Amino acid sequence: MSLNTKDPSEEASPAETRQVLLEAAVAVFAERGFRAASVREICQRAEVNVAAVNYHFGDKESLYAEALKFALRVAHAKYPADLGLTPGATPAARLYAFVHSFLLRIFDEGRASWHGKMMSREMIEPTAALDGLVQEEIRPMSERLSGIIRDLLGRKAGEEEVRQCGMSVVSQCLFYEHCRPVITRLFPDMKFTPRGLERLANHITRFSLAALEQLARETKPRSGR
Amino acid sequence: MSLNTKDPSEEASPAETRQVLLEAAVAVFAERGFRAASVREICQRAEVNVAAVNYHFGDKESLYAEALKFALRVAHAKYPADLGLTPGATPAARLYAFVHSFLLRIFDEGRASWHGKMMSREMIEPTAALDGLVQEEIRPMSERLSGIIRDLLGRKAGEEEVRQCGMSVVSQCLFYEHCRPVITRLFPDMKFTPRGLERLANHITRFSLAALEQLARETKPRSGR
DNA sequence: TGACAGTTTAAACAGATGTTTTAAATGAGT
DNA sequence: ACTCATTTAAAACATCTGTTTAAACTGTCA
Repeated sequence: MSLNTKDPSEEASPAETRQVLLEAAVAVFAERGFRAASVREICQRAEVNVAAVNYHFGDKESLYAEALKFALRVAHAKYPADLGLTPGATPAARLYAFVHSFLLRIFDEGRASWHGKMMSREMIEPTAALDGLVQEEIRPMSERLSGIIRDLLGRKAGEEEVRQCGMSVVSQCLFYEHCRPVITRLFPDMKFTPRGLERLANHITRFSLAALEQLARETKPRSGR
Repeated sequence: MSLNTKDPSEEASPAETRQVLLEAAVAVFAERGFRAASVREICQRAEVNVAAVNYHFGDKESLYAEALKFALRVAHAKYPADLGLTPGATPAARLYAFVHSFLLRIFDEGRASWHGKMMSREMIEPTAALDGLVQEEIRPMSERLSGIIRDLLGRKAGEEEVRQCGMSVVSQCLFYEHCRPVITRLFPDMKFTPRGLERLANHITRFSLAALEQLARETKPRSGR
């Protein structure tokens, strides 16, 4: 017989141990950060032996690197970059989609928010995995955003201005990730329901569009200084 | 004789041990974070015995709380809130001062940047000290910013809109603190010299003013949807 | 000089950490 | 039934953590 001697739901098949470990690792790393997360807690949550991490991944840092990639796949599977966009969408619509999907990812209550949490910890305490992430994930996202902003500012917009405006946009999204502990203490009545996130995405888009339109008006004609 | 038996510059007077320890603690906490900072490293840098922390402060967490307060005093001493503002300054000038002092504090290369670093870690891994800081530091700063924004949006502006716009402004400043590891990798040619910081403060202020003026125009008359 | 409170010191404590070791179990191929 | 590589398991490893202990030292006052 090729069946396990025990209940199959209790004892994972050999190839699955790695995957169970990976899922547990993402959860614990997102919750506690690389350093504070202990190999023992990860293994306990995955219901495997402590030595499993070193056997399957080599060491804690390699597990972390794989967990980061896995979390990225999960998040992008649920909230793809072109979240409900028709091919010929206006720049304004594309900006809204960018902001909204960003917020949805941050405030997702399941596995999709893990990647954002890991990334924000990566900012504070960068590991060796960050360089790869910048090239494979952040730079493409930056390029896409720059494209949207160039369309909104007009062809005359300088390289530096596009870049700075891009950072002004993402910063408004990331703020709610990075400063949540302060926000909840400062404005306890703020609720991040799907409706609330739409209002938030609306504000950020409106604020940014207003700025970009005004800036486009300022730079094209040489009227106001 | 009331002189020390050794070189006075080598052996600190009793009351100074506490202060030396505090300075070393701020530096190490800012560099490594509360958890990763070890009592032993702090004491080593302060050139005092390991037990000094527990003797003078009780435990590591109390030392951290005092270090946070000390770092705040240092930062505000160098970059006060009303950084070079004349009493009758326009709202736009006050906004620029707010943004500029924020950036100067973040990118200070000495002790003044310690507080910002500690705060950004506090966001990711809040300690018991955060509640006090929100009440004594962040809420007043939020109120001041809200005042500026109310002046710019006009009296008709709603509570929520003022609050959201405030967050849009601070987020742009904090971004350069929180995401520095990514920024330096993404745009290696970006320099944060005093001149560069002025350009940055200029952009953030211009971007925000443009948005706020447009929003004030939108909400007052019931013309555009 | 002697007593005393304040402070510093070296050593040890108990606990948690990532990793390694060594042995046992497992399952497929012959 | 035996072999063999793969995988799991419990225990031990060395190191680091914050904290405590008990003795030594300090300068001051009597």
